[in-house]
Amino acid sequence: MSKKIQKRDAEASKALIISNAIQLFSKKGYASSSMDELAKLCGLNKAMVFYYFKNKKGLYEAVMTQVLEEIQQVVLEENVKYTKPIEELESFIRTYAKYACTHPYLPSLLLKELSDSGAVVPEMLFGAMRQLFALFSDILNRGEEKGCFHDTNPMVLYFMVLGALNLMVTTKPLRVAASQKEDIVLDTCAACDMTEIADYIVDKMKKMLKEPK
Amino acid sequence: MSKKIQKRDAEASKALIISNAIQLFSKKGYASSSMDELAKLCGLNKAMVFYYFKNKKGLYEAVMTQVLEEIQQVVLEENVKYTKPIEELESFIRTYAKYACTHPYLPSLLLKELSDSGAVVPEMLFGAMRQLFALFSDILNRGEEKGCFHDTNPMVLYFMVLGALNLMVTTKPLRVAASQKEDIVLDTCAACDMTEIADYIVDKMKKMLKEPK
DNA sequence: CCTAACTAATCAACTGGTTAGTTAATTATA
DNA sequence: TATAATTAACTAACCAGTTGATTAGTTAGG
Repeated sequence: MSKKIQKRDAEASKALIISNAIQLFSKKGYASSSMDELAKLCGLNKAMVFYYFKNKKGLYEAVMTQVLEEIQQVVLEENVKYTKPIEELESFIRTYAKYACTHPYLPSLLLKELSDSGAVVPEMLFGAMRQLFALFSDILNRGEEKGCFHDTNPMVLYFMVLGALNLMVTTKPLRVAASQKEDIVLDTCAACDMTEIADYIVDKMKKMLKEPK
Repeated sequence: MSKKIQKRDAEASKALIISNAIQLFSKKGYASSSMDELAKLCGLNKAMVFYYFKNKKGLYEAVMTQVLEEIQQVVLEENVKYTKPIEELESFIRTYAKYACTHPYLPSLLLKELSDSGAVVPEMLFGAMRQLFALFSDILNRGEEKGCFHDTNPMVLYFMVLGALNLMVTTKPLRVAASQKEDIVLDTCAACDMTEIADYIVDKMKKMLKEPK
């Protein structure tokens, strides 16, 4: 039996709050996001936010958990299609890039949190991010064992890839604005789309890992 | 004539406010930094902040300008010692890494601002960052003309380098905490120091740019 | 099948505390 | 003494979180 449309639906209200909170937190940051504004965006009473999520931090944790679990699931799901480390690495980068581009709140939330060592939710941040980095790390380690990768430092390489991809997404408006008034000499890659950028990074990663130290 | 110690010294008060504001903004972010707390940190009356910087945003702009101009000056000063693009690139990375490590408020402030396309001060951000990126871009372009670099995309490479370096600084406490409870398999590079990391990135950059596409 | 009792979801109005920013008076210095 | 620097006290808006009442669905008993 399909769920009939109800005036009162706890799950729907909860999901509505989270989905608006994702937008608000990613746009304004944790401190500047007002629960009054959020309630107005949802068309619900502010007390509902506290009824379902206890407090602001609780809501934020729920938001971060959902967002991080989603990207992890997408990347992991794509990863199982490949067996060779090189292909897995390619898949990782391309899948993340595509998702980050179509869900720009992810780079925004992630960079905000990482720029402060998890100021709001330090205890759960690395836990929630562990899986994704663990996969990346594992791909590189297996590649090194098999002899197709050389001199890998997973943590640094992870931040090179994620740093570049995330920053290319979050700075897009800034780069477009700059390209319009800036001298033509300085190319801010304003016209590049994320697929090209992913291609470029994949190519450079291969070159980085090909030869031994 | 040396400046004698005065009870009232506008320049000294201004500098005191900026220096405390750098710490506060980098630690708590723009929205969570209170001007009452700042005044207390400085041992000055809160009205002085508004007397010298008009409003909170004005102070923040002054902070960002000073911080960005300082790193630019340091990198540019070091750059003039070299002539070959490869050496210049090495110098850029090593100098930035060293400065970021000894002045960790820089990565924090920069990532916070870039994670939001300059939410607080968009109009001045790219202007203030232009010089640094212009130098990086110029090094790569000259290298390509001379034939020592190949297939360069300055914007993406810039974010790969700065993204990795800045994230390695800001996530340090998180990575150290993770290494203590995490399984041993997952290496978060908690013991690495920034000099090693800079060496690693320099080496990888050379490999990336060596061969043509 | 109807209704009374119960539970879960929703709301308006409030509270105590904090915030950026102002003002008018006061002090030090050149 | 004129002016620049400094202060205490204030305001108006905002914010996270609470409370007590109310409504909509659900269930059980007659």
